[in-house]
Amino acid sequence: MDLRTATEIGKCLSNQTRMQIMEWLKEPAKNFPPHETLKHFNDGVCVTYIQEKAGLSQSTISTYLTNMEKCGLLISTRHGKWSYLKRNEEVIKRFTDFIS
Amino acid sequence: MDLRTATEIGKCLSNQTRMQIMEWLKEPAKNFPPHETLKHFNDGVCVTYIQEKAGLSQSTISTYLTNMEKCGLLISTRHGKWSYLKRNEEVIKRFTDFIS
DNA sequence: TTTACATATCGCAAATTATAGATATATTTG
DNA sequence: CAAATATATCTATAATTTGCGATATGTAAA
Repeated sequence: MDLRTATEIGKCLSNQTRMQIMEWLKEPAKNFPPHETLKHFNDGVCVTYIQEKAGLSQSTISTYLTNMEKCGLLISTRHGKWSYLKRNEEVIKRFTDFIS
Repeated sequence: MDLRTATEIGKCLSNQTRMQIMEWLKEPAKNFPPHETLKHFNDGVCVTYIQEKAGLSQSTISTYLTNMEKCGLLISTRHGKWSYLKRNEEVIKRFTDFIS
């Protein structure tokens, strides 16, 4: 991982809501209600659930999640009209290795 | 580590210069000239050397380093008129464990 | 093919952060 | 004690980020 990428990830982790989302996504089943259409959390959690739990506006959370995906922290998968977000453990590992 | 502390550390790592300082401090002898009075890097690197290498003003770097110490990322030790900064590996470990 | 729903993007005002110069404080040295 | 040096703090302005409402886009259902 290079300095620029690591700093972009640092920016995502410089806000309490975003840091909290990273924590919540460690245990989707514990932190979110079950998905009604998809019966699993294999691809993570849908944007709406994250937004409701965070308590910020839809546009704000959408922007957060988009940026977190752009820097590699999250992986986004679309199923129908829903987007699901999960942690990208490989990138997280590269980041923690970089700063350690 | 709690969410608030982790986010404070995230803020320190959200700026390229500060991230770079963390990297430089991994290998003081490789990245900085030897100290003329102190003959070692046991307590890290003096503020002046970090400031010169970063190329920002003395006040800016001093503020950076103070904040990095406050959130636990760095340990500051004074020897005479110089302050030396080194990485706080224990806190860094707690941070990487938190986000992993 | 409308309509409804889920998510993304745009544009803006408010809050926060970045950064520097001036100044203060601490420490050593003459 | 006075001067010199290293670092810290204060104040101010520029730049960035936050977070929202409005609007656009994508997708499925009626």
